[in-house]
Amino acid sequence: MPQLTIAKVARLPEYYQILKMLSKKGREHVSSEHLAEVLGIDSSLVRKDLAWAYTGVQKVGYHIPATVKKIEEVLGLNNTKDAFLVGAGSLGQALMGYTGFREYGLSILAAFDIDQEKVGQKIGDTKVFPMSEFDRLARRLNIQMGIVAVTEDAAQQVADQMVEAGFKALWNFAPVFLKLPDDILVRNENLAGGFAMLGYELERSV
Amino acid sequence: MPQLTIAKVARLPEYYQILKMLSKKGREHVSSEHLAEVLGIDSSLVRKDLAWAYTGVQKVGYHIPATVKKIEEVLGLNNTKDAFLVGAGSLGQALMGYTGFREYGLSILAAFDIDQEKVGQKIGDTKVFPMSEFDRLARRLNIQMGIVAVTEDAAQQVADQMVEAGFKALWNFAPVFLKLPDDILVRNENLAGGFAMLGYELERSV
DNA sequence: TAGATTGTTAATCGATTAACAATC
DNA sequence: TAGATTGTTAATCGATTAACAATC
Repeated sequence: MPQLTIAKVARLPEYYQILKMLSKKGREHVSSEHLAEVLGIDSSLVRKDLAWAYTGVQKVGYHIPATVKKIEEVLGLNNTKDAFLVGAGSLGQALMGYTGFREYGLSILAAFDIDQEKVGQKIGDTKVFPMSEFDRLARRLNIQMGIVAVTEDAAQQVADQMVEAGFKALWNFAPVFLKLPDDILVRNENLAGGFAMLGYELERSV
Repeated sequence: MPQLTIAKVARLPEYYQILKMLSKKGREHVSSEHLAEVLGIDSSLVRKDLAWAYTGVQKVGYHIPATVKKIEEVLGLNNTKDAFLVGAGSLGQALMGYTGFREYGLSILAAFDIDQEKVGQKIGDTKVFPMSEFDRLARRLNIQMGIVAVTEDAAQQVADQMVEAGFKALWNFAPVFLKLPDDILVRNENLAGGFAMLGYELERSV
């Protein structure tokens, strides 16, 4: 009985991306060999990763629409998750304007900023509210996910406010390790650090 | 003889971030136990990760300034890496405006866009040039790193142009798997996918 | 000195790869 | 049918954890 492990789940968004792409091109099936090549991994690994879905057909490959659907189910990409974003600077605006989130079930319902000039602006479908409204709206809408897009100095305070308002998962773009209760999930998006890795590999490869 | 593995190197930027933070607070030393707690990993693992640096002192912990310096050396954070960015939309602008890259040795030397309205703008220290200038400038400055911050449709074409101009490493923010020669390094920043993982964990945890 | 903390060895765990029978 | 491709078992590999001697 094939099962999902953490390592597998982490690769599902990547398969999803490729499958959607192939789907757009009108492809109906894809082999583990092909997926493996695009991702630079072994085809056995692909088969193990996708075995739980039971969408593979011998001699033909994986049925793309069925596999897409299965991944959407297991990752919960259909039930839209509403999030609040704090910090409507350029990064916050980039996130608000990014249409790709919709495909992954994320909707940024509202943004917040202390800067009065930013309040009232609308980027994409998202409106910027004054920070003073944060707590009231978060509680009323029972929001669970928060996006921290403020500066380093403000991040911890914003995170505390989110926890206070009942948030359960935080997506942190500030270059800080937030101190939070153990039951709060955090994903740190350390862009600069990720870049540093690329630079490291570049130097090694020469 | 302690050595660096890929897994270790991937965690170095995280240690770096914490060490810099502690350094700012005036701390001189830190124990593996403390670092482990912040990162949510085992203290043995921290000791293994940092053993190659030989900056640990029994009974006292790791000497912060020395460890910071060692990490900077091995990740090449001192020798600044110049990069060109293509796509001066909100994401591109966010990256240009982000001051945190400097700390990791990344300098976005110039940005490029086909949109005439964006050309000439300056975000942070980075100026936006017309795409027609890309090839000439890239070759003249011998740029090796490119940041792809354009839309899905344009990404492959931009990547091809970068490879053509002699780029060796690409940081791709477009939700596409680029087809590139094997010797070109790519780092895909799949933000939406990363978010999906957080949503997955949130659902499991309830 | 006694206690704390490192570096390292050995044990465990989990993830990846290899191989192949099943089968469409 | 023959060939291609899956799902799965066994083998390998690498990373994490446990344990502890060394020592400041």
